[in-house]
Amino acid sequence: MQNLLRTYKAGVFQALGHPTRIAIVEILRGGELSAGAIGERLGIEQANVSQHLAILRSRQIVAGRKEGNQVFYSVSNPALLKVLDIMREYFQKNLKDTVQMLGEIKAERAGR
Amino acid sequence: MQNLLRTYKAGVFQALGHPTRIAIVEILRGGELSAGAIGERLGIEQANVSQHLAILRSRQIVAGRKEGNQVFYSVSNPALLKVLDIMREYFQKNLKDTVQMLGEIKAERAGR
DNA sequence: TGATAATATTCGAAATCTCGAATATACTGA
DNA sequence: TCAGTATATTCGAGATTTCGAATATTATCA
Repeated sequence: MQNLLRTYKAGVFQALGHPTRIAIVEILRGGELSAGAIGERLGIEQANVSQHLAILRSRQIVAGRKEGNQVFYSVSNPALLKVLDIMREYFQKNLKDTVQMLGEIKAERAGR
Repeated sequence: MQNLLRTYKAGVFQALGHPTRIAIVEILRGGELSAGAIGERLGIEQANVSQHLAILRSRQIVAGRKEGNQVFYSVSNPALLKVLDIMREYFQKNLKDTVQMLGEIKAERAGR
């Protein structure tokens, strides 16, 4: 079914559709890191890191290698890093609009 | 802020994180289409198409060109199509797991 | 075995997303 | 101007996501 495949694709994008998970993938570009180290770098709750890692794992975006007490995570498919690179181009091309949008987001938040 | 930029990036991915919106972008690869034509091809409600288009527009994934009565949409940044191409590689590489996951999704849905 | 450390899972409340129905807006042509 | 068509927006209910707190699991080491 065309639809199921799209659901799968959407699932991958959706998994990347959270700032913390973007941060995790970006951090892992530099090489594998333990779950604890990831949480430490991002300054978020242990449980929360685990939850986000679970989502990335379930979409096979990230893989965990158990070593003794801890689990080391890495990006499981290099193609994804290529995607992020191209996205960088994309973001730069849209930079003007981006800055404007960031301003709007900030204003919107301030107004709450 | 690193964080705001990531929020922006995540927003783009999140916008792509829905099967209908993936479908819209894929359909638009073939060239611009009116909102009505998109809805017709996908077989979804008019209001719903408009809502999804609004989301894609707000993330600048898609742009609308008004012509008389109707609005013609197209993918606004070619880099995004490159991303989708690489994603295709990605999906093919993960095909085995993909098939399994599709099965799981199907089973999960059937069980509701 | 018991204590500690690292990670994962479960739970519940708040926030966000999604859909169709209803309504609004904008353009065209009689 | 009025009727009709195309698209957008608003609203509310139901589904999903997100977070921290609490708890569970697994491995290590004394």
